[in-house]
Amino acid sequence: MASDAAHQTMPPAQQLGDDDVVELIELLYFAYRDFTSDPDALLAEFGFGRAHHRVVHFVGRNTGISVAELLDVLKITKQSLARVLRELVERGFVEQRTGDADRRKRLLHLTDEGRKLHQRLMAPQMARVREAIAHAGADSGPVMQQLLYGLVNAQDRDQVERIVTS
Amino acid sequence: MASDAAHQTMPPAQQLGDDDVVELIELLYFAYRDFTSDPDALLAEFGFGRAHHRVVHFVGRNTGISVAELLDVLKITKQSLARVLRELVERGFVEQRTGDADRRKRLLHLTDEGRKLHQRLMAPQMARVREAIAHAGADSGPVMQQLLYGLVNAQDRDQVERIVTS
DNA sequence: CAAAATATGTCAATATAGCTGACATAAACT
DNA sequence: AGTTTATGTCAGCTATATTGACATATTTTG
Repeated sequence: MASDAAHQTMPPAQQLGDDDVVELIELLYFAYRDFTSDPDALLAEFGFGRAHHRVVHFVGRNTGISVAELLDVLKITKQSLARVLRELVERGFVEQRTGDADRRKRLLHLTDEGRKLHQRLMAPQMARVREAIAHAGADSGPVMQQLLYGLVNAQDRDQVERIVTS
Repeated sequence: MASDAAHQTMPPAQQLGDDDVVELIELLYFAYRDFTSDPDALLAEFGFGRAHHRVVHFVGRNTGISVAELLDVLKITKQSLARVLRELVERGFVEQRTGDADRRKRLLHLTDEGRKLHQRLMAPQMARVREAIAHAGADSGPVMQQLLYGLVNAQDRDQVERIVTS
């Protein structure tokens, strides 16, 4: 991509050794493991799993999202989504409303209960991210943002940006 | 261009808004998803999964590790490890050597083939981490390290540090 | 030395979260 | 009217994890 042509704009500066990079790879594994542990514990109380979490989250963040759009964000099959979505609807966390303009569409919304669950799932992760940023220096937020974008597949960055910037 | 995807700049640090933190949470999800995609594809060629990856990785990084130690690092049950380990041994990627001092122990080593696989699994992740660091500024490596430590459960940080600093 | 603890392995049953393929229905578009 | 789109559903498969029970070899301890 054209973005990689800019290698000469930044001087190589301080080169990271292989050992440092491997340490970062392992840290990413442990960090992600713990990052997901709080929601996992809460979800278990409801008999839910990570799949439910992702649906609650992205429906919560994109009120009125269609099933197809949700599948595109989650990159899973509709058969995989079906079970999870049915459980969330049956238990009153998610609501399906027939589309107004296009009545084939089932637009997804969180119920009040769903919003409450969403908040409870996010709270510990927000605290954890804030703690990490405090740990790395108060100005490390934008660096974290850049780092994470850089880890995303280059060809997906634009889509991801559209998704995450509400 | 793609490299400009993240240029919706955040307020000059110190106080991150909730929206910024939520964005980081979502980015962490997408970043980790893509971070694991290259190894996943390679593993699939061998009929292996992430479980095999983790075993190859931690055995490769801790030559002579015992089964119990490996279980402690991975935090899975021995029954879960058994199948994966058996497959890796049968197909010649991992070797079990009876402990010298304690002959109950099975000390785990990578074979030459195992080391080759380990390198092939790490290569794309190392490239991705280096790219992310370049994307976030050449001096962002140490910040990334601090951020990731900060995401780990506080009570586990010492153990994680022991594991990742070879 | 006998007994207990440890390190590992194995069998069986279960859960979850994903997958592919095939087919069905309603609504919209051409 | 016929085709495409959006969604749902049935059936069967895989991978990865779990718990519980039990087996074996070896080391440690009383």
